[in-house]
Amino acid sequence: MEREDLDRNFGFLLHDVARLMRTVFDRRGRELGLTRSQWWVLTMLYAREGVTQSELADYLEWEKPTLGRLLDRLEEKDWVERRQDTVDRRVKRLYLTERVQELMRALRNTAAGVRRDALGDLDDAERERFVDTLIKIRINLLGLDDMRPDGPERSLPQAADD
Amino acid sequence: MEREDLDRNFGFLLHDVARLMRTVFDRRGRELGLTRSQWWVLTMLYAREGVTQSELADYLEWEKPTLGRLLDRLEEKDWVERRQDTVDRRVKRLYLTERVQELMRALRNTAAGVRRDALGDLDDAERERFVDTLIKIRINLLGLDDMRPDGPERSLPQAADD
DNA sequence: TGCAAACAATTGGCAAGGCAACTAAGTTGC
DNA sequence: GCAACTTAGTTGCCTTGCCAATTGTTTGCA
Repeated sequence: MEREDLDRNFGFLLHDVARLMRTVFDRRGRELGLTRSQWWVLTMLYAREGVTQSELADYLEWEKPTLGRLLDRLEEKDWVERRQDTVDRRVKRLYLTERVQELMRALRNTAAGVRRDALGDLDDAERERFVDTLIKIRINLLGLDDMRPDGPERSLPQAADD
Repeated sequence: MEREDLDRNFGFLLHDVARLMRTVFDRRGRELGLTRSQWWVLTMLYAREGVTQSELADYLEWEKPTLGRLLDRLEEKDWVERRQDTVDRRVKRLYLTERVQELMRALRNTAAGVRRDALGDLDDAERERFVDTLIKIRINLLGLDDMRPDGPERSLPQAADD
């Protein structure tokens, strides 16, 4: 019935392209021993050392268990350190270890390569338009009631610290 | 260093928007008891009843175990039936059960709602451009050497059967 | 002071998705 | 006719991601 709707299905395409990107990235980055999500956390942390887990989860718009378990693995590999906050003993603050720097340089190259290959022959204008649209869609989705199980308060910290 | 690159990071945005879509869809579709991926498989199957698991996995560009385990769950819920092929006993052919029809109607509504909300105020032209770009990127990614662990042969069946 | 509500993080359970290794069934070649 | 290769599907093990529930800890209010 809606055949063309299937081949141009926005939801499927988005889902699938994200999956393909992740797969390509993971395959190329495999020898470096970390995944796309792990690398993203390290990148965030790079500019925000000392944040708490909850702050980082909020900023990433991730669930706390998702971040927590990912941090378990990063800590296991000695790339990240959790330090108990001195005043609030519930809080754990996050720090990068020394040995993570070189890794991140390598990962940046891999990421740039994947991005380049994915975008391929697109010209700058198309790429910019695409990113603009992605940002709009992301904002639409974050604004939906579905995305806030409870209170209002949906202000991104806006990376004020660098 | 590349701060603006982070906020407009193509890979992250794609990944994140796909995740948000999935989350919204899953939350809204929860009472119907199936996920986005399950719904997509049912939709594919709708027009192609009788395909084998491998054919479907190829068409979706999924790994066979990914599809296999998803089918386990669909079969458990009695929405899909695996029938042994009569001539090649390795092969299992896939069929929808009766009770799945109404479900799919409901899911189509949910999907359309999520799509509508995600796209929000985008005009038709922007939406079309966005989908065009997604398709190009998908083709770029599928064309990478990384995506074919072995042989060449990357021809989509093109849904010749309906 | 003292207890309830809020909050930080963790744990358990599930689905999707990837890879590697395996079993079973066909196919090919000698 | 049997060994060797290929193919279809499954199983094991891993990470991401979600939700719900739990454990500590802090705070606010009576």
